[in-house]
Amino acid sequence: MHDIKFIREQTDTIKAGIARKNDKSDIDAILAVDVARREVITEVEKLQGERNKVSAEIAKKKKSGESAEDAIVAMREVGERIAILEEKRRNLDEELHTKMSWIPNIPYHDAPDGGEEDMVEVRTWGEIRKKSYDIPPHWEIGERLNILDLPAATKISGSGFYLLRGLGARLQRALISYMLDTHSNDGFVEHYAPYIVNADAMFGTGQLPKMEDDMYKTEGDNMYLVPTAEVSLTNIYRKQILDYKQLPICMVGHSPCFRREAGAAGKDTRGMIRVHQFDKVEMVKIVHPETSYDEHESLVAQAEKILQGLQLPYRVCELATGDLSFAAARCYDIELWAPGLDRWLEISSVSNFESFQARRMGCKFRDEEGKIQFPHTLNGSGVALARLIPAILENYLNEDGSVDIPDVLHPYMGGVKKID
RNA sequence: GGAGAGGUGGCUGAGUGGUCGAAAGCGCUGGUCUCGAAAACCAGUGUACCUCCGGGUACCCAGGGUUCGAAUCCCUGCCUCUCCGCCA
Repeated sequence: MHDIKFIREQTDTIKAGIARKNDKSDIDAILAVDVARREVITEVEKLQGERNKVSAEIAKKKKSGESAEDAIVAMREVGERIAILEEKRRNLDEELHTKMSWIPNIPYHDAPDGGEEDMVEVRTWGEIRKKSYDIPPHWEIGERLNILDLPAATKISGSGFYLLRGLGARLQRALISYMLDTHSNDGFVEHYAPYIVNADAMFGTGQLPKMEDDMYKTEGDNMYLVPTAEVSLTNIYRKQILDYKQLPICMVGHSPCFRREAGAAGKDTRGMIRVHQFDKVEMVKIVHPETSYDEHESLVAQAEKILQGLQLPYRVCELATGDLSFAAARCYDIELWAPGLDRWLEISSVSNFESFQARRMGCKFRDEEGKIQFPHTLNGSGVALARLIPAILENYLNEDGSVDIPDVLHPYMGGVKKID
């Protein structure tokens, strides 16, 4: 959410910003509602002021036994006018809020322009190991080892679900523990938070209203299954005024992520790459605005640390403005090389939302001078399991069909070093 | 799920129709005192919006309603607590 004053005073900046995101919201329509709203407010408040004054006089007269009938009759009329104007004001407030809630965040000034294909590779890490033998896609590897059973998941739930068995399930659990341990050792406080949240929380981080169709909603009580732990973790601080001394707040949590993938029918239908339920370890930071871009860099580095530990080659890319999510100002994706699929897999997305989410949430902080400001929020996957496991299967596949377990996971696997 | 009680400022807690945005205490900030600190004393201490920058308006869980006037009365929702039932 943007500050209406910002839209009013820096209209050109907003218009240019949303254009870079390929958003077609009508800013002039918002400004028109804003003008009408303020006119009504000024008028209604003038009348309320009058009513307050006269009501005090009525009280005084009644106390001294005088008749106040004239004033009461007059105020009855004023009250009716106030009621009409308040109704008008409510409607304008709602209209403004609805319109504003659809305006995306605007991109970081230096973010590359363009769409999905215009992302900029920032750096790469590790060598893509050339193998002398053919590497099949992860589902073939997993099913041959009996650690991945996609038909079973389909039978239970439908397409777009995966089922891990034996050491496959153990591997996922080991990865979760390894990641949580790594991040919490680096100062991120581990959290367990609800997986089902209300509409206010979904609005706060910016999933609502735009992503409504992409989320699972519970019948009867208007709750949503989280598409990422970002929602629960960030919203912990909704409707709160923090002290600057509390910043930065660094959190980490593991959760399942539920996504309907409504707009992705027919895309990545095989394997674990695009599924309706996957697990993810997510990091969230709430920081002082002055430090947010430094914090952004360190958050990417934190996610990279996981992949370096696992000895998996990756690249870091900065997304172009048209590919940024609704709430993001700047975003780095980390992609793993999957030799079986012969493509890069997006495994982590690390974003700076600046004050966009904080404003929607009503999360503020009192700065060094006692002034109220909005903090900046950031988050990053650290990392997504349903793509990490395929990458491990494909990168660690041996010629005999077995899969080595990355060294750092051995303690978490009860000493198991290989799946065969 | 059944029965009851209750939601007031950072906290405790008064206030049951009229100068109440809200007593008092605690906490916090600044000052006096002190070599310094504590104590004591003095002062300050919510948020948001509108503004012809003088001010004004709203907010006592949320949303409606009654009234000239609502923290106070009525309705709905949410949340918390106690007891019972159920349950990992």
